[in-house]
Amino acid sequence: MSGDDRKLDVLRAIVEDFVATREPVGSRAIVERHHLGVSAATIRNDMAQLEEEGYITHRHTSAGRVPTDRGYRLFVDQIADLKPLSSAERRAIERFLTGAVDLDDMLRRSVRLLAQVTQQAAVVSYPSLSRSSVRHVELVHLAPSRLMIVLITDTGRVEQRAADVPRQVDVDDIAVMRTMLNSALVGVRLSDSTSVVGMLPEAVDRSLRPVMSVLCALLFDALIEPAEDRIVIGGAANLTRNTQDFAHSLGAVLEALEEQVVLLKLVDEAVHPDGVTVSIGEENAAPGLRSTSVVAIGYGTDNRLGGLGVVGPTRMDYAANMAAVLTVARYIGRLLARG
Amino acid sequence: MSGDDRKLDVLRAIVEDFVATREPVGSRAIVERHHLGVSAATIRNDMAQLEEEGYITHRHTSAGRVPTDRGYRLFVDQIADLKPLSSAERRAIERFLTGAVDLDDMLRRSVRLLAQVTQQAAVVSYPSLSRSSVRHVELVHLAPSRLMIVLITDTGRVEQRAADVPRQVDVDDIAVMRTMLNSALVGVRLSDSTSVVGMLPEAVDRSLRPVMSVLCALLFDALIEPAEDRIVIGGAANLTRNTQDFAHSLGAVLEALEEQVVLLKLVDEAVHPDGVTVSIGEENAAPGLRSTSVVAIGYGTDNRLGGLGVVGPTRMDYAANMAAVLTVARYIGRLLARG
DNA sequence: CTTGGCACTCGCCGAGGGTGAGTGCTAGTG
DNA sequence: CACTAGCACTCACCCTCGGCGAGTGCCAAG
Repeated sequence: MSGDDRKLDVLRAIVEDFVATREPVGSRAIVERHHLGVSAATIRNDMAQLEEEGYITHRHTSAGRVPTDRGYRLFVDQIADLKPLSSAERRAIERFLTGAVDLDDMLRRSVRLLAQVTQQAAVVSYPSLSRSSVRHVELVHLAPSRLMIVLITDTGRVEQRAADVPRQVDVDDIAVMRTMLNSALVGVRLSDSTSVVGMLPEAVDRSLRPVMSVLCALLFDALIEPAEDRIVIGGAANLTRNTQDFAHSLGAVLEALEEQVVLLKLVDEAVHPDGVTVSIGEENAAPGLRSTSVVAIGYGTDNRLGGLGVVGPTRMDYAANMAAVLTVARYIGRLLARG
Repeated sequence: MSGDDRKLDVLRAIVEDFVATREPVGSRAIVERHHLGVSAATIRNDMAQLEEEGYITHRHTSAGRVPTDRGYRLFVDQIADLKPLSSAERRAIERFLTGAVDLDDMLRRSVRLLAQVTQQAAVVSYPSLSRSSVRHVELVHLAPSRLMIVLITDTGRVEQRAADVPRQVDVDDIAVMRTMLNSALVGVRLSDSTSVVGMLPEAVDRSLRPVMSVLCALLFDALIEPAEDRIVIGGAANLTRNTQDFAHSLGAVLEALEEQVVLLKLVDEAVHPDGVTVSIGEENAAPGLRSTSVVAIGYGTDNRLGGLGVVGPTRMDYAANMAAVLTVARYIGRLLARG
């Protein structure tokens, strides 16, 4: 793009009108709806250049122009101010989120909220286990030789696993191990806990060692190693609103949204301190999402604890969605910090 | 229906062919694909009667017949044997479900499984809290005057709630209360625990009474009273496979599926000991589901612990879906019984 | 560099006609 | 009396065709 301001204006006009009306926009329409102070013919010349540079296309010789992924990209990169939410919206968010009774509830509420505000499908990932630290570890006696270990993090996640242990244990054994686990782990980041957990079996009475080994293996395999983080999705129904945008690939989009792995990767990519991330159309790694755009961001300390975002047609209101995503992420971060 | 066997055969043929081909079925097609031993004209007479009785319709004067909701109903009521799943399928189910590490995981796996086997959208509800009994209650110190209470049921559900308490508590206080809560509640059904919980504040030392009251309120409000049970859904993408069946109401269907309340009621209706429940089209209470059929069943003791089911077009393979739902419910029941 | 004018392209829309599947009816048959 | 064969009839579907109009690309002039 050779420094021509008006061409940028024209692109912006095309994107805005197309987003608003869903219809290809012609030179005449631009002259009428935006006062750029030039005639339709001039616009046409600019459009011809924009097309040559790959920012817009023609479906047919004689239909208006439509932005390409590349055009949206340029447009998004130009967005400076994220039209702030209305105060009514902010109040609604606050009211809705602070009513949550626990982490699960809060994340479910967030995802609904985000879906409703943006009118898109929304995704929220749980706070990453590896970046959380241990608040409490609990042992529960299920049967003479079967134990459940419950781990509670500072972000409010509660994870539990059960296993058979190689010998019967009594109440005292459990008390010993519980104390030990807690004194060793409370306050430790899960990502830093590998070595600590490894040492634990050494630290107990010989007779308890096999039992402790099983428990540590459980902790390790289930909670530390795999980083199998969870996500919540909502507002999938909103995708049908724009069904004509992704033609018949709606099925593919829904499948991608149900594929935890794909989504996790997606959200993870937004988990960095630099604010809102936008992936447009073909920029998305997941094949099912090639016809969509994803607006995502991390939340929590350094925006690194977890992520959230919305998925919608490339023809979306980027500025509004970016603002919504940002706002909700901030609220979640604040609520998590408060505990 | 005046006891005419062949008419039933004709209805069955129409349903089967329509389910298989998605196309209205004519008299000629029936003669060719099913050997009923009569001519097309005879079939036509039967069809005219079936139509008069409301079991099938005509879209246009000259297109084949299509079953009505009522026709499906009659057809379903005739189903005696639920074509059992192939042994490969049974093995797959077994393998897939027994790999689960905890309740959440098992239910998520179940729902995926059900969706995959039936090629429909699937729903599984968590084991009802009120029908579960307490396995363990745990108190966790979050801050000097903030506690978290964690409740673990015999079905593996883990629920936690946090609250500020009216005074600071120390480790000993917590130990006392923990012991008390456990001795009072372990083994008690949540639905029977109301009175027990109400008495608890009386039973502790005067100074702890206000604290205990808060905890009991938490237990009561959050866990006993509302029966706010959770559900998991999956395979929504399968709905797009049959998109032409519910025309443009796909959005409505998705919305209904996201509406926890609606779904819960739906699944709850199937929670009785009598086996598989089928709701066809207009029989469904939820408006969004009027164009779908729901095949559901309860699982667990007396089929009363929770429920699961599939949601799809009325044009579905009822026998197969009923079998799948039944089988998965049995596996879940067995796994839960085992702990 | 911009503008007005003009020829041209091509998708969309509605009308019209042919096709064929499937019906309903009626007269005939074991 | 139930079943069958034949036949006229009905419509949805498909294709074609012409008219329309939006929008373009180009050009010559300001």
